[in-house]
Amino acid sequence: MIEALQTYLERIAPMPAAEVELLKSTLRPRQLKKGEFMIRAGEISRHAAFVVRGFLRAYVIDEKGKEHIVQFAPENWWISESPGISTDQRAPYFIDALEYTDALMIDLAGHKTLMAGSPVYAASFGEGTQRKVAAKDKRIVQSLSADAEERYRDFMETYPSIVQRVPQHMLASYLGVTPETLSRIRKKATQKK
Amino acid sequence: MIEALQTYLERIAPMPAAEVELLKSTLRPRQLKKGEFMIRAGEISRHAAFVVRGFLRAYVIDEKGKEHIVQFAPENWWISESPGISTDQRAPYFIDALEYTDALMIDLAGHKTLMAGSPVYAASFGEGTQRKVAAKDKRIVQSLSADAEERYRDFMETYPSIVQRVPQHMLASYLGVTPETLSRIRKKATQKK
DNA sequence: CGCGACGTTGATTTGCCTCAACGATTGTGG
DNA sequence: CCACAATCGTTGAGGCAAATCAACGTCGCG
Repeated sequence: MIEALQTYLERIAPMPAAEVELLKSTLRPRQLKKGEFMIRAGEISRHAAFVVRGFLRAYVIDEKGKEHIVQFAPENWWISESPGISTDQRAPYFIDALEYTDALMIDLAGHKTLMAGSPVYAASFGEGTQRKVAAKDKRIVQSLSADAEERYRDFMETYPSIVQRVPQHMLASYLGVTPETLSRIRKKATQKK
Repeated sequence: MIEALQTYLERIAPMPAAEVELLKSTLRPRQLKKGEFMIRAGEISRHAAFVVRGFLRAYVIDEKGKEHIVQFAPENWWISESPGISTDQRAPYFIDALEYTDALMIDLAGHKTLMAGSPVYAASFGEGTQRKVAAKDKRIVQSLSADAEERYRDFMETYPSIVQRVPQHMLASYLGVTPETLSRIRKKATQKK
């Protein structure tokens, strides 16, 4: 299990044995069945998870009761209950499994331990955060400038593998359109081809 | 000049004199007149700026030629040409001054120096990044779930001081509506009162 | 002073939502 | 193992929020 994370981290730099040991002692494996929750919004806890196998998603429910998917997390992605592991107390997101999933869990204390004790982890975290911010900026600009069809096409190009694995209505939720609209967009797209 | 940044950083922890010295040697003051550009999208460089006095904004221009404001930066805010100071080469954003501005500039090398040599800077940067991610997530969810009026009201509540200082059409650009729509929303709002 | 930038208001269009109905697929219990 | 329910995607009709297009007043600045 840990090996998958180690491989991921070593895209930055090789990890000395001591760091790998620290990693092992800090992360806790967890399995989730399809549909099972990792965390519910409002629960007090502070975890992040690295997906070794399977597929997780994070979403919020707004005041109108509507679901909005914030992030998908297939293999080799980190996902967390809040934007980054930070100091707040309550999880703003729901996270559940779309498929059977093997994940590695880390809590706030563990995160701090690794930030202090594992340079490779710290570097990877920093880089990952930068990438995350860039992706979010892109999504913001797109939600302002692009119509539904353009957003769909861009998602297809950027994350083709995710499109395959996700039910269409969840993709619609991520893109910010209704399932009906996405269905019509896809119809149009196939006709053109 | 530096004092403003020092005060900002010391919200985390007091800075030893050596760290303050490092700060001084790394940051370069710069003045921008109203309307002047700090950076244009596409230029090769990698800077961030801390606004001591004045007001900056970052924006993109999409394929349709439309402007979208990504961030406003009044006093005591950091702003950068790309999401975080990272490793890419080209600035995706335009940054210019809405008012006469005193800023402190830092480049990628300086950032790395401080990350390594100033624990307080590093801690502040990490915390700031977390906050930034949280704010962006909120903006994403809002663009998906709230209509124009709700987004306007929320902005008013969250950043009342910014509303005062920004031309209305720029606020519209940030919120993702046309100036006409924002004008109508404001009219309605004043009538209700 | 005169021009351009900015905000306002009106008329029209449009992209997307809502509501509704219906097949196909999945899975669940009798 | 079949029957029925639930979930999911599709299609159609109608409505609404916001964009577009257009015209006009006002203010500030060169």
